[in-house]
Formats: sequence, structure tokens, C-alpha cells
Amino acid sequence: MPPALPFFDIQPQLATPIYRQVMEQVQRQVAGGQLRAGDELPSVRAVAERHAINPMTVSKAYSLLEAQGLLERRRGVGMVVAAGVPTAGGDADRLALLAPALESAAQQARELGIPPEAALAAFERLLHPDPKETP
Amino acid sequence: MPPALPFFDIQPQLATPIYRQVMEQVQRQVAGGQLRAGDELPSVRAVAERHAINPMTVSKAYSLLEAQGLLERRRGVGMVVAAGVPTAGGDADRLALLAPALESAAQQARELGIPPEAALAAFERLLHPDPKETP
Amino acid sequence: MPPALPFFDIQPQLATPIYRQVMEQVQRQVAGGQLRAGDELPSVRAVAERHAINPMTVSKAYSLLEAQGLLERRRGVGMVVAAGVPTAGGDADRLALLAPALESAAQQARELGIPPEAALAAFERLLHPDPKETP
Amino acid sequence: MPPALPFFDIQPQLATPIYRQVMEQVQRQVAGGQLRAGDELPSVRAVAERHAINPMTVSKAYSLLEAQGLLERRRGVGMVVAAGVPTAGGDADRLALLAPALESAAQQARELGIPPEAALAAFERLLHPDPKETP
DNA sequence: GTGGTCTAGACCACC
DNA sequence: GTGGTCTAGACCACA
Repeated sequence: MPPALPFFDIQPQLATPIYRQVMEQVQRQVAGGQLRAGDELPSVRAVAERHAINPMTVSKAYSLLEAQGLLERRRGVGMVVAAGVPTAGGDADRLALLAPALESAAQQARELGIPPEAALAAFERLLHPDPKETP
Repeated sequence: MPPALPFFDIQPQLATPIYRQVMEQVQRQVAGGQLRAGDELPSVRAVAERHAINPMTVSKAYSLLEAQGLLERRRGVGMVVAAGVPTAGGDADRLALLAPALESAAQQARELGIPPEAALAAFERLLHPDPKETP
Repeated sequence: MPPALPFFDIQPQLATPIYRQVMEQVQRQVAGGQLRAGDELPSVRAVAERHAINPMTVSKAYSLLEAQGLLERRRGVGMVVAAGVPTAGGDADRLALLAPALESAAQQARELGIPPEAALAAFERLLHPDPKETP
Repeated sequence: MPPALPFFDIQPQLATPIYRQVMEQVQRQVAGGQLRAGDELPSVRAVAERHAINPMTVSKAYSLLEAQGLLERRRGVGMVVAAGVPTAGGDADRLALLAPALESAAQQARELGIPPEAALAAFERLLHPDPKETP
């Protein structure tokens, strides 16, 4: 039982379509180990109501993840993380998933003429967001 | 004379539309100082042929940049970086342009369960890509 | 240029959802060689109008086939059979695609107590449907 | 006494709903003569345990067959094949029940470009599955 | 012209 | 309760 699933972090104003935001977050949470084989996902309707979006949008995300083999449909129960999925990807796998975002950021830094040290410092600040949130 | 413009780095398979890839790269190169007021841009036709994309796509990007005041149309010459454009943004400005990419990468790293040090190390490797390119 | 694409054979009254009927027919026509790498598919709107179904239904089929790697989206052009797809599957591949249908029919024949010869004869009649259509 | 009922052949991963798989198999075994008027069916609970499915699913199938007049509920005994049911349909009736499956297979063979002889041969192989199972 | 996304709502099917 | 399918229609983005 996943205790208090944080649902998802949906931002409709982004260029990335909502259904893709859902897909990518599930993919990363599976790769990161927050979601493991057999874990249930929040129901289509629950997610839709929570974020005030259309159930079909959520359903689309889930269906595509099912087609990818990441989720399984349990009739009358809902969607669960597929059995064959490794509990957590190796470090290399996870870094591979992060690579595109880092490459894009690095290219932008270069185009902006920002020195590597400055870019690194800014990134480090974002990685340790708010120390006082863990009392 | 812009010394051997590297044209652009166009990837049609990305979700980001091609005309936006062009726009963003010009914007960043101007902000970063690689492109300065008066510099010529490669012709629409040249860019289109080089990357096997539709000339209308390049033209659309240039036109939107012109509407933004970043480029100017010089009769018989082509597009040049507009006169009023500051030679290079301040450090804060440039970091602000980089911030969204870094935030996105940081969020992904967190969701993937990648420790900050590993993410930083990977980023650093990408920021110093190939030492022998600077002879 | 595929000369006079026969579109698809859609039967809304079947239990099989329409989007699956489309998917399966494309898959089989690719495996059978009627559709080859680079061939264009009829546009979403054309198919929808032709069969009086909703464009989204067709779009869903195409999108899933794209996710499978069988189709590619050409921006502003439409969907084409993906480049990496083999011109026609080997005989074994094609028979493998046919197997489930044959197995199901064989099981039903057994359950119905129909002797193999009778089932075979009935099948043969259906495989040579209408000799006078080739004048 | 039905001699060692083979229960059913249930495949939850198929698109066909489980209760329909049960219904169709009973219908065909009655049409084929394997099940005759008065024969007992395995209990709901037994079927459910045997195939690890929900008892309500089996019950639904039985109830629908009862509504069709194919089965009868005998107090304290369970479901039996109804009295009025003909011992076995005529050959034409049974072939009519098989026809849809054969038509579907024939269409698929055509779309796959499989020559009739090859399809027939494959079908024949499946109809004579395992000679040594009849000792 | 092309496909993509999202909505609102209906109805179905399964468990 | 669960997800699936389809519709009608709007609006966007790309080439």
C-alpha cells in the first residue's frame, strides 16, 4: 500500500501536454523506486477530480503506459505497476533518464555564455531546495 | 562578420517545434553575446537546405524574432541582429534565462531518486564537453 | 504512391473497438507487404469522413501505432509507415500473426464437435471467396 | 454424470471478458453434444477457485445462460443443462456457429498475404493437436 | 492542408 | 467501485 500517494504535480500552463506530464512522472517514480511492481495507482477519476482535469486525459496517460508495459490493468480494480518492472533501475539507468534534461541545460548555458562554475552553482542551489522543511 | 556561424542545432524528432528551436537559439546567442547588434544571420534558404526543413519554418522563426525587435530585415542583405539590442545581458539576466531548464532537471533528479552529488557530477561532465576543441 | 488505398474495413457492430480494427488492419497490411516503409496513410479526417466515425477514434489508432514504432508522424504531412519497418515479414512472422485466430477457430470446432474435415472444408470455401471477381 | 469435466479454458489476459468466455464454452459444448440435458455443471465456487477469478463473474455467466434457457437451477444441487435443450444441434447449426471465427481468420489471412494453401495447412495442424492424448 | 490536445458528457463493461 | 469507448466540438500548432 503506497501511503498517501502524492498524486502528481500537474501544471496546465506548461507547453508539455498534461497526459505527458503524468506519464513522465510515473516513469520517473518507477525508475526511482517510489513506485514498485504491484503498487496501485490513484484511480483515473480521483486524479481527474484532484487536478480538475478531464478523466480522458488521465486515462490516455495510463493507457499509453500500459502499452509501454509499465502498468497493468486489473479488471475491476484499477491500474497497478506491472509485474515485470524492476524494483528500481540501476544508477546508470536513472542517470540515462536524466541526461536529456542535463544536456539541454548545458547547451543553453553555453549559448548564453554562462561560465560552467556559475551554472553549476545555480544547479546546486536548486538541488538542495529548502533545508528547513525537514524539522 | 560572424566567423563561421554554426547555424543551429535542429532536432526534428523533439517535441519542441522546429521554429521554436531556432528562435530560442538565436535569443540565447544574443543574450550570451555570441551574436551582437549588426551581425548577419544565415539566410532562410541556407538554413532550410542545411537542415532539410521547410523554408517557411525558418521564415516564421525570423519573422517572430523581428516582431520581438530582436532582428531587423535589411533589404538585399537579409536579417541582422537589431541595432537597439544590448550587447549582452547582465549575469542575472542570463541566469534567469537558464533557470527553467535547471529547475526542470532538478525536479527530475529528485523524482528519479538521484542524489544531488551524482546529478551535479553528471552536469559538470556535460559542461566541459571536449577539452581538445579549444586549441 | 499507394494506388487507391482501400482505406479500412470498419464494422462498428463488432465487439472489437473501432480503433483496434484500424490498428490490426494496418499491422497486417504492413506484415503482408501491402503497405511498405514510407507509404502514406489516409489522413485522419479522410478516414473519419469515409466511415462516419469520429476523427479522434482514428487518431487514437494512429497514435498507438506510432508508439509501437510502426508509423511515423511527418509534421504537416501526415502519417507514413516507419522507415525501420521490414518491407514484408517472413512467412513465419505472418503465420505467427494468423495463429491466434486459427487456434481460436480450432478450439471452437472441437467444442462444437465438428469433425476436422468439415471445418477444413468450410475454411477452404471462405479462402477462395469469389472466383469471378478476377475476370 | 459428466466424466471429469475439463472445467473451462479461461484466459484473463484476452480482450473477451471472462464471463463471456465461460458462456461461449458452455454454449458450444451443448451444441456439440459434450453436455447433454441433465448434466451437472461445476459449482460457481469450484470454477472460481480453479481459475482464480471472482465468483461473481462465474455466477453472472451461469445466470445469463439460465435466462437464455440453456441451464436450470436445481435446488441443493447446482446448475444443470436444461431439460428442453436438444441433445446436439444439426451439422448446419454447428457450422453456422463456427462460421464467424472462420471468416475472421480468412480475412486476416488475406490481409497478411498468406496463400490459402499455407493457411489451410496451418489450420489442419491445429485441428489434429496431439495424437498421443487419445490412449 | 496535416495531426494534437482537451473538454463535457454519454454509455458500456467488468468485478 | 474500476477503466474503456465514442461522440461532438473547440482550439491550437505545424508545414
